[in-house]
Amino acid sequence: MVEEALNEIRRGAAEIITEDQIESLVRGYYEKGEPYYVKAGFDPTAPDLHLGHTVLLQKLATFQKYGAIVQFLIGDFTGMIGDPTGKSQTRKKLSREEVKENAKSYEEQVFKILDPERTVVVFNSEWLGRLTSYEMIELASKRTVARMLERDDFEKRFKSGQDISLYEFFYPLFQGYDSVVLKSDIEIGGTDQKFNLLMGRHLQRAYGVGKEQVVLMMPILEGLDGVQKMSKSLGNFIGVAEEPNVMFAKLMSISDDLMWRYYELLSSRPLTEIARMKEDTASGKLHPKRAKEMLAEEIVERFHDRESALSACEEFNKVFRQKDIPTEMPEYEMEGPVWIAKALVEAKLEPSTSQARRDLQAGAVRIDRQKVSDKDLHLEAGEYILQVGKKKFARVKVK
RNA sequence: GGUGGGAUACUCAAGUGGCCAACGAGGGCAGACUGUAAAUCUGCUGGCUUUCGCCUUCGGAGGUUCGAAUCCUCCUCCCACCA
Repeated sequence: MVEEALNEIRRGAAEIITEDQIESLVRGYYEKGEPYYVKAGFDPTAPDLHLGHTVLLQKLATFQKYGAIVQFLIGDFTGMIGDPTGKSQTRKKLSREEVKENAKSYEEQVFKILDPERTVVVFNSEWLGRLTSYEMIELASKRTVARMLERDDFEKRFKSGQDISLYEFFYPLFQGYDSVVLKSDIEIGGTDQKFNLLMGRHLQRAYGVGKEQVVLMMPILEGLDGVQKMSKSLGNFIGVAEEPNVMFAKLMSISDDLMWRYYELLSSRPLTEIARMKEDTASGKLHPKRAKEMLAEEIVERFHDRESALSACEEFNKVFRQKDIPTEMPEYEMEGPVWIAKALVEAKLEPSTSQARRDLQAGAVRIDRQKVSDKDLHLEAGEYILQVGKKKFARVKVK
């Protein structure tokens, strides 16, 4: 029983420090019914969850299955500082109301995966907002500048002459301090969080909490491009609240290599089954496209339902394989006669007439499936289906 | 506090008075090929009711000049060394 739990907990993890500790926590639960606490921090500014977040959430759900209480930490205080992992940009301050609203929207999305009965939602402004300057200095005294500069990100920026704000040093300190206050037994995060996660271990020791949290790191899920991490700002994400058809199409657009990565981190199929599928595609028994469809169906079903997953698959094949027109598309009305470039902008298919002009030149624009290259074309009254590239469609009524 | 270096489009990075809407690379978009893949090849990559034209852009504000990303002044920010 304990062995099975450990296997599931280990699945997909990039690194665990240390596994022995997890074993004794899980054992404690099975033998004495003692729960333990698993912490994970989330940014209050981005309540639109994407698949990258769900890698972590599913791991949390696994822990819940094996006795853990999840400390779902909303970093409303640290969020104001801004995580130095990215570019240093000042974040706008969120009001209490905004934070509350974002938290609510988190809960709606998160409890599709997590068990609400075994989850505590906490805000770190509760304790970080009350630190006195004396306490902050005490916190700062627990770590040296040299150790801070060990963080990969800081080191690179320091050496290459990029700026590092002094306050950025506080981010890992605060994140670690959260673990001191919450007395977490385990903290999970992405591999890019290693430094911050280990800080929790260090500070728990420095403050004499009586335990040192286990650190479990999940690999970062690559975005649709297969290279950079999935993130909203890079635009290479699949949101959990996205339409079934959109979600399906996005999943189908990933490369075959990336597909196996997604299988490992997102699918709930057993690892052995995935290995067999991989073999079958290599030997030609299973077409890679079919394997990808199965993945897309599973994911869409998780956030919507079986029926929309299947119809999304059908729609996808209709539009892209048979090059047919989607059953649904946005509709616009406009006054005629209207210049084609202008019409494309009004139908939100193009950001500017200059861009529209370029795409016309490139032969990317179609009206009723017919390629258009006349840049001066005007649409007279009637109904048209406008298309730019393979993915963007709109139905336009010209009066 | 002192001395020196730096800030260019989504990112990196050329450009040191007109040939600059600004070289090049990455990224992005589109076309061909496909399995809507990936890889590869090709084109495009500030905006404008229309483009052999006009407008806005090179940290910010002024100035010199027929003309400034380029020169001058002040300001803001960053980096290095010294203190």
